[in-house]
Amino acid sequence: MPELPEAEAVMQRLRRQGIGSTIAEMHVERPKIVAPQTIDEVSARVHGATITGARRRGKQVLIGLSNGFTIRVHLGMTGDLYVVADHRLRAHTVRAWARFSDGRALVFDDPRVLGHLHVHDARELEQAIEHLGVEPLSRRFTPELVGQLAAASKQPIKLFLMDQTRIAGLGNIYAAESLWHAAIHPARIAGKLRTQRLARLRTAIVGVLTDAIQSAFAAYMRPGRFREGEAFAAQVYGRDGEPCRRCGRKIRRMEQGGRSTYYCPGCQN
DNA sequence: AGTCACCTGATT
DNA sequence: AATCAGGTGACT
Repeated sequence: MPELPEAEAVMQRLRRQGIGSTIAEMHVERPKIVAPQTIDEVSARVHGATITGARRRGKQVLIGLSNGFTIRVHLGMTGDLYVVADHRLRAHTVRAWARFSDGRALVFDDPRVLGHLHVHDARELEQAIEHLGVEPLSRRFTPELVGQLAAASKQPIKLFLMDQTRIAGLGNIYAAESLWHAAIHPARIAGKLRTQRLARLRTAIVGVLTDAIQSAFAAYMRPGRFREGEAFAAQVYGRDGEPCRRCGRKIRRMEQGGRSTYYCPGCQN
């Protein structure tokens, strides 16, 4: 699930459910999740600490602790982070969990084991996230900056959008959706796009992410009760062969960087 | 700059 | 049984 909007929803939910809770005990089922740190190291760093806050950087969730350490979770492709009433009821795909002193537990559920969980002091944290590019929902994300970043790139625009070192948080779905909204073909070279079109793309990104966050909240805040119509309404993603909602042409699927890209051959050019 | 391996689960 | 998956990083 997790691109920026899903990470945001996970983070907000954690703020509600986890702040003030004290970690009594940490368990890691898969060492790979915490590598290159060790299970012992991670456990020792969170033991006895209270959760003081949560924030997000790109697709990553950062959990602040009372002892100065920060838990950094990258949700990977299938990760989810949530609080359960009792760790013994956890799903079999839970790869790590922190039992709270009140009996509840924060679990890192990641079926595909492509996510990561690390615990850092301030210096390490800074190092771990310094490579990330601009937050697309921040004031720094101006048309001028997008223009600068794109001008320096020879990549296809879709891959450019997914490059976390330039803009942090877009993945396969929302990159494709943003390009549809801006009516830009995913294979266009970023550095060749005109200022006007990049400005349109910037606006599309902000709009798509904002909408997706709303949908993600609806889906994540109410565990178990998912209502039809609350899911993000994709215009192109996964709609191969279906009609474009703008021009009616059939949405097509192509491959870029080994991933599926969906676009409308009629109005994205 | 582009391909592939990393893992497992859900779906065809 | 085979294919596909919303992400990275390590490799040509």
